Amino acid sequence: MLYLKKYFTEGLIQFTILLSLIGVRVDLDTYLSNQLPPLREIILGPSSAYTQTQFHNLRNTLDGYGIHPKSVDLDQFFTTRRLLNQVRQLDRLSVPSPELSTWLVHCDPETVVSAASQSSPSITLDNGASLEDVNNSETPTMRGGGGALESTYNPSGEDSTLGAVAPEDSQEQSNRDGNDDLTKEDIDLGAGREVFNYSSRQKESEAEKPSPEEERAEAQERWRNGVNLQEAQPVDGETGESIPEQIPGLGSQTSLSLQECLRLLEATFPFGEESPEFPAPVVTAELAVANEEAPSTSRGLPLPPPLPQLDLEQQWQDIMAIMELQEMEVNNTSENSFLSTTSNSTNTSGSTSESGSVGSFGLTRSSTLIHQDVSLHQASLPSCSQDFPTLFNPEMDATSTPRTPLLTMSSSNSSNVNSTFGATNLTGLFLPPPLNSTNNITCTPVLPDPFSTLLEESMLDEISLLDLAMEEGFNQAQASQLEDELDSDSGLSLDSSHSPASPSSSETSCSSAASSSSTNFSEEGAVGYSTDSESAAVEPEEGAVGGYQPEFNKLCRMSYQDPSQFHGLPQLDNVNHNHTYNLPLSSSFDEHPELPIPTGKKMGREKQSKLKPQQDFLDKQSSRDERRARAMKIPFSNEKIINLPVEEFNELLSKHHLSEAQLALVRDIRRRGKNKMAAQNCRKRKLDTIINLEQGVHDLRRDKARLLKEKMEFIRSIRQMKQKVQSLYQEVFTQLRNEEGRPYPPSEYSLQYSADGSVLIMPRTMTDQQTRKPEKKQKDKKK
DNA sequence: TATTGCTGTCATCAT
DNA sequence: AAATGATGACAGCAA
Repeated sequence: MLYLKKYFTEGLIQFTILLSLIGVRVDLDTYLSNQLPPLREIILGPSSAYTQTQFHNLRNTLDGYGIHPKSVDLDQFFTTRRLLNQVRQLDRLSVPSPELSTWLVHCDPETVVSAASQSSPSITLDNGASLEDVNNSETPTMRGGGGALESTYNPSGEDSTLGAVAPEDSQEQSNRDGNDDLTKEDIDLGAGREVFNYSSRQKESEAEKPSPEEERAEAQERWRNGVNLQEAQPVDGETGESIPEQIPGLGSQTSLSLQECLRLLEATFPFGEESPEFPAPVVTAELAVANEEAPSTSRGLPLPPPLPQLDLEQQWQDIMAIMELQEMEVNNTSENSFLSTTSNSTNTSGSTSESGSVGSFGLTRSSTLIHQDVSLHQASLPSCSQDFPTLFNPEMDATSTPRTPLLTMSSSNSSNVNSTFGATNLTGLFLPPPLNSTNNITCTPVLPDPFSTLLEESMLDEISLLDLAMEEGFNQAQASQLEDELDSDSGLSLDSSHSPASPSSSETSCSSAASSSSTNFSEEGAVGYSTDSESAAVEPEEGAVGGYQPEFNKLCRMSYQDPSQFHGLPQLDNVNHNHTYNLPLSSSFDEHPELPIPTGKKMGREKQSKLKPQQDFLDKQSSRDERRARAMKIPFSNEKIINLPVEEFNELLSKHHLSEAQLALVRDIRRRGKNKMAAQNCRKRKLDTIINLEQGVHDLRRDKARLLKEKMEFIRSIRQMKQKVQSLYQEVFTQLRNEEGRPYPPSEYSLQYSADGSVLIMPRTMTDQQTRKPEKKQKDKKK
């Protein structure tokens, strides 16, 4: 008794309440036996985290130790889930809020008392009644695992299943699995709406207070009978299996479990009146309401038909789709850890989800679901809260009420719950897969919430992006304009269209011009040095001589002229052969390498060579060096002087005995000629460089505009996602109710998401503290 | 007539 | 060291 009392004092009552709510049956005998299943620690890891909260301790003892570690059947999980679903459905049916409202179990004496008084009965009931009978009856189904679970999964049949669940056989099986421990806890955590069933409670309270064992037996019977009676659920009296189809409502089982729990608790140790430790149970207004209404709900209110569930499912799926959750892995892990045997995906998912429902509420399904789950979980202990990391802090102000215990909305670890919930769970979106299945425990650990982190990061990113955009003064319109602006934006104003030497035009023209110029040049040279044949090839325009075409000339000049080209040209060789350069005029003509027209000049020169006026004209057209060369009577053309390779040039000089002045002039001509070409090339390069730079700037601006557009799109999408998350958060939070049926003040509470998919409602003050611990605890648990 | 662009030339540096 | 290329600066020329 002392041991039990100790646990109870620690919050067993609270825990039991939760269990009763969930419909989980606690085997007192096993509990008393204090047998610790190895699996528990293995799976759950060191109980430190759990032990921290009395609630957990109680729970642990009940589930893992007191009861066969595996006593908790998968069915229970499923039943839990079903119950939750039913509750949700009820909620959707506009069931009065009090019933749905969450119950906060405090370690504080007052709170505990109230909670204990309310819940304790149910616990006893569950433990005693359901355990054995149900176990026996249900065992076969349980082994089936999936099958049993499924049957339980049915909303209608849930109640029966609940009662039936937790059969000893099932426990054994669960022991085999080893995962059941977790499931038990999950179940424990999960609170069923049945808890609120007032009638059941009253009955329970009225019930005798026999020894725990007696209580159990009674509870079992009662459970069977009571279930049948109250719920009118078709339950196999002996097996305790519920016939889903026949069972109309959830509440029956729940009520039973509550009653039994109450009885058991009372029998175990009279709290309230008798025991000073346990003050008389205080029923909150909500509770009272719930009690009154509960019967109607459980009995009177028809459980939502499968369709509603479908609706819920649909909603959930919608949410899922929206959120694009990818937590399946997490759920799977949790499921695997908890439920070693997964009959089939369907069964597992459904069953697990239910089982986990106790402590956790499924955000995944719908906001409604969440709400109810939350209510169930409110009974979390502060200690647990410590474990929880502050996962998610909504926009609400961080004004925390220290005294208020942490409200855990965490979904129980049950694999099913996790699977369903987790998958759908908001956290799933942001949360990475849970580190380990053990985390699933309600109070569990708490991994740093990636969700919150993600949100924060996303927010920060968005902010930064927005800031960036703002800094850049960029908006989409501007972005779109950027590209347009790009063309006009070049500071260089080297617009190709405008610039005479536009890259394309200049290039092509230059290249062509280059070739042409070279050709021309050779021709010129030919002209200068050869009298004809080659020149004849070019159409001569005498007028051309005077008809200097600056543009063309310019183009030619702009072209790169590689002297080597000239040198290599066979034409030049031929030209070289013509030594007509003696003629001053010819030289003068030859001196115009740049002029394309020179060919015309040639022809003109030949024909008009004897016309002085034209010679003067030609002299005018010739360059200074040409004139100088003519004046100095240089025997060869400037072209040769300039373009011949050094060796040939030297050879040429050597052939001709030139005076010093002539040599100097020739060298100057060569130097200036080369420098001229170099200057041309240089200028062209400059121009090309500028053009390339301009193009680069254009491209960069275009890229920038594109990137900015993309950025804006991303920002928009991020904003939308944030809004969705916020709306979901708000929806969930607003639906939460404390024991008084009042919504939690956003300034004082916030929802926290844990890695295992559970959602807790925590005082804001605790958030910071808890956030620091999670890693530690996880490590501990893993150990 | 002043401005502007083109071109040639010079000076200089680098190769 | 000479030859040559590159380039800035300057000047002349033409529009």
